[in-house]
Formats: sequence, C-alpha cells, structure tokens
Amino acid sequence: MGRPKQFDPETAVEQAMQVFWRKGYGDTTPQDLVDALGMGKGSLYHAFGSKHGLFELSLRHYGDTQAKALTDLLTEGDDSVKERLRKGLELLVEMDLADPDRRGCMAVNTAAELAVADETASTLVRGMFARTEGAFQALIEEGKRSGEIAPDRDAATIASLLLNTTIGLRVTARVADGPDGMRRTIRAVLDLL
Amino acid sequence: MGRPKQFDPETAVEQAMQVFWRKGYGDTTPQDLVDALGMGKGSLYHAFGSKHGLFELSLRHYGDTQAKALTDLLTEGDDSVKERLRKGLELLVEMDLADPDRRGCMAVNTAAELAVADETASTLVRGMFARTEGAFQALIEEGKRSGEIAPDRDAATIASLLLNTTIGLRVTARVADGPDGMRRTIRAVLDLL
DNA sequence: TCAGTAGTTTACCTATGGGTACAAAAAATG
DNA sequence: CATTTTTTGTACCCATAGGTAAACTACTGA
Repeated sequence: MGRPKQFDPETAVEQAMQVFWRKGYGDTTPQDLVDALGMGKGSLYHAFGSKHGLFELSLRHYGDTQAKALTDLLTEGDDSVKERLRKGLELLVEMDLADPDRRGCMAVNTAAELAVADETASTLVRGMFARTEGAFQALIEEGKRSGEIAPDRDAATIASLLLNTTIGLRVTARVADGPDGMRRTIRAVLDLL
Repeated sequence: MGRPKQFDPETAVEQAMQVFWRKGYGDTTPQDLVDALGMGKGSLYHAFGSKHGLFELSLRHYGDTQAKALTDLLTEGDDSVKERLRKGLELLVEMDLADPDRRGCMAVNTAAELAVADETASTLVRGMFARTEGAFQALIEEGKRSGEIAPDRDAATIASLLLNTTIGLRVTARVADGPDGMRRTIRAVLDLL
C-alpha cells in the first residue's frame, strides 16, 4: 500500500556506507549523502530519520559485509592454518594500501572518531571486534587440532593478539608510506605462532 | 615591542591540545577553543592563523610531550627489558581505561580521522610512530646485549610488532568495556619474545 | 611624548549543517 | 473512481562554523 519507494533501501545503505567509510561520520554532510544516494533531502530524512540513524544502518551493513569478508577469507581454502592467516593478513594490507582513499577499516575509524561519545556506535564496533576475534580463535583451534599449532597454546590469547594486530595494521594503513613496515609486522607475528 | 601577549603561547597550545585530543579535529569548534584558552576569537585567530594551524601546533606538542612520555617510560628504571616493556604496556592500558573521556592516543585518532585528507597531520603522525618504533627497537637491542633476548632475533621486526601492538591497544582502549582483552593481548605478545 | 608596533575586542559576515513543513504525486484498496 | 497511504520535491528554518575588519589598547624606543 502507498507509493512504492523509488530507491532500493539496501542499495541506499550500501551507498551511504561508502560515504561514511570514506569521510567518517562528522565530516559527512547531508549534501554528501544526497549526492551519493541520488535522492532528495526530504526523501532521505523521511526514509532514514536522521544522519545518525543512517550511519547506524551503514555501520551494521559494514559489519555484515566487510567484516564477514575477513572471516570468510580465513575460513575458506585448503591451505594450512598459518598459510591462510598469512594470506589473509597480507591481502588485507595490500587492499588497504591499494585504496586511493586509504579508508582503512570503518569499525576502527569509528572507534577512533566516536568512541565514548556514541554508545550505539561503540557497541556495534565492539561486536565486530568480537566477531573477528572469534574467527581468529576458531582458526587457531583448528590449527591445534591439525597439529599445526602446539596444543598448550591458549587459542583465546592468540586470538586477541591477532585481532589487536589487525586493528593496528588498519590504522597504520591510513598513514603508511609503503608496505614494508606492515609486512614486517605480519612476519613478526606469524613467526611467533 | 608592541603590546605584550596576555596569554602564554605554550600554555595555550597545551590547552588546545587537550581539546583536540578529547574531541578530535573535526568536532572541535572555534568556540570550544575560545572557551578552553580563555581568549577572544579575534585574538585566537590573530595568534594562530587558523583552526588547522593551531591543530598542527597541538599535534606537535602532543608528540613532544606524550609520545616522549612513553619512550621515557621504556628507558628509565633498572628493571629488565622485558619487565620494563610489560610495565610500560600495562601502564598505558591502565591509563587509557582510567581516562573518563577514553581519549586514547591523539596520534592514532588523528590517523584514523584525517589520514590522506591531511598530509601535514599524516606526516606528523608517521613521525611519532617512527619515534616510538625506534624506542622499541633500542629497547630490544638492549635486551639482546644483556642476553635477555636471543641474538638471532631481528630488533627492527620485533619493534614493528610492538609499535603495531601499541596502536591496536590504544584503539581498543576507546571502546573496550574492560581490561581483560587488552591484558591478554599484552601477555600474548610478551610471551612470544 | 609620541610614533610605531603588536595584541585585543567587538562586531560582523557568508556558507553550511542538520534538519522540518507542506503540498503534490503515485501507488493500493474497495 | 474515491480514498487512503506512503513517497517525493521544494521551500524554508535557525544555529553555528570558521573566519575577517576595524577600532581600541598597551607597550617600546627615539
């Protein structure tokens, strides 16, 4: 009933996510969103309520797509655990550095930009971090089962190290002037497993 | 000659730094600065030229004070190298979590907020990261000399791991709901040395 | 003491941020 | 069709961002 929307809500959120990812929350203006989504401002506010509401949807969407991409990357393929880990981290770094906008990770950027000032955003970010950490932990456990990783290592501890490493790499990707430092970081952490 | 300033420029920059650190660049308004520095807006712009100019001074000041504090922490005391490292990282986490504003690290936050969009800021951040990495490297080398760390380990590689770990911790400190995860991260990285 | 110099105050300015209000338009229902 | 429901476009709104202009004030050296 009623007039049907002229835009696809999922597409719109995806487009909004791209803008927020590139510019951050504070630096994104209603005009930026209007331009990116190709709809009138009235329409936009009617559909999404507020800039913050749309940001929240965008951040959720980011978690559902990008964060998932990492966990998929770690899970699929028949390489060994360490090899998947190495490939996953290196691909991440390559992608981050190849991006001309150097957007890094939207969850990390959101943590740095909003944090305490935006409890909703923080909660979403914590959730994404936890999910990634869980994926790392599962991977380490798989490595222990396959005998690739010593059985006395604590998977949760290693997972927190890997999550932290990833976060660090994605911040670094925003300002690094080359891949060398980050490659060394990856090597360092993998050597220690 | 001319009328003497009614404010101490260093104090003013310190106060501006506090504001930028807490709120980030984009979310800091001229009014915030006027309130914090206790001077008129005209005066402020006369003295510092622009918001961005004052930010640059603030970021430099941050590097000269806070970043230095970390390297001092790692250098002083007669604990063993690993012990200084452990104490240093744990103190960092404690301080970050004890801060009600959860400001984390201004350099890290700046990387996440501005990055490519602000070449000046990025350069300053890179410099601070490099300085911290250098301090870690010196520490590792000291550990190798004292026999505490195996001589076949590459100090630069370990230093990049430690820098990256620190960056990750300081992002996490912005959103973490407790110290547990971060403590595990520290344990994980130290166990591996 | 008075010219020159630098800092301060107050007033002002334009553009934009982040919306809201309202009417017109386009469907679904009966 | 007429009605109802939803979407859309246009117009409008106020506060603030980020700064500038001009007058005023306090010092210095000659």
